[in-house]
Amino acid sequence: METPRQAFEAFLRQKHLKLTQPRLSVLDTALAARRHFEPEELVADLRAKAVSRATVYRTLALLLESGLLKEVIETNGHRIYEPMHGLPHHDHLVCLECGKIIEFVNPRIEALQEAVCRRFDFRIVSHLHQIMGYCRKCQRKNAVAPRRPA
Amino acid sequence: METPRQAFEAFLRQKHLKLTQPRLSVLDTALAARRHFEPEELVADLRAKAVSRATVYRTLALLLESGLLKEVIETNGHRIYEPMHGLPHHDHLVCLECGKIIEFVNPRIEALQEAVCRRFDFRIVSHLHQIMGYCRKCQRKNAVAPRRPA
DNA sequence: TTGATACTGAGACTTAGTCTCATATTCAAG
DNA sequence: CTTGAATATGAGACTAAGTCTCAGTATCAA
Repeated sequence: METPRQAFEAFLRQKHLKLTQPRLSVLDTALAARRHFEPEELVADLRAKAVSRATVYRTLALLLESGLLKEVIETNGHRIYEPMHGLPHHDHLVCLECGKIIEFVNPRIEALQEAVCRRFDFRIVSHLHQIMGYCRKCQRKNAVAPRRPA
Repeated sequence: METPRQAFEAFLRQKHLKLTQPRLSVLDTALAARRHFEPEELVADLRAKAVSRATVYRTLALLLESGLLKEVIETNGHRIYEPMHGLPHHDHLVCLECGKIIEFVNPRIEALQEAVCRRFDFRIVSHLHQIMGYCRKCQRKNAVAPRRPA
């Protein structure tokens, strides 16, 4: 099976782009990163390897375009990405208090979604399905120590 | 039935906040706006009425909190809001080419979503469900004049 | 009417991201 | 190997969207 690195090489070659050291650093770091990350975290991680902010963002765009990475959440002006390798398609629950992200898979939702697109003659490229609320732990916390009244 | 203005007044009173002229201007403009808008459009519209950017954003937060407005889409770092009055809950298809927004209602998706939350013991507050792709018109346009090869 | 409380605009500040440009790397052809 | 045209790079200027501060102003309950 094709490794992410091989896939990236193929993608670059096919677009007549070059396989450079900074690009490889971004690839490695992005795929090794904790499962969900924001661009600026990547920028911070890569400063150690002397990769500039500009290059991180430029490479991020390539990884997105090549399908190795996916933007999965966007809240409050923050974009969150995750590597595509391995896991089946899924969506996310986002805890508004602790930021925890829970992944869930639901083929029936996907199927209904596709039916909607067919109905509108809409060619789907991607989708963002995120549910915001409070995870079990934070619900409990709030029950014990509710925000004190103004 | 309660008008948006009455709802807003009640909301403010209950929080010991004041009903001011700038706030009313923001309310009116936000509700009268084209169905979907970005904060900066509101800022521009309200400059004529001498309402500052800071006040627009501050009031936007209140309108969101009071439920009169809802954030419905977030793409590319742009937040899009819409007034809540009138329409039943719905989600959105967003055309990546022309920016067109199509609304769709699908109770079965909503039901499945709630089931997911129950399974994870997650207290849902809101959700963002947007499908990105190409609308009928833009698909046709691209078929006629495809992007020329590099 | 009044004064405590809350609100306001101006503009400084922040954060995330993009752009430019002079210099450095890559890689296909020789 | 070399080489050189094409592409990539880092530094840092720039932008856009939003937040914050603060001195002066408006609101509203008593």
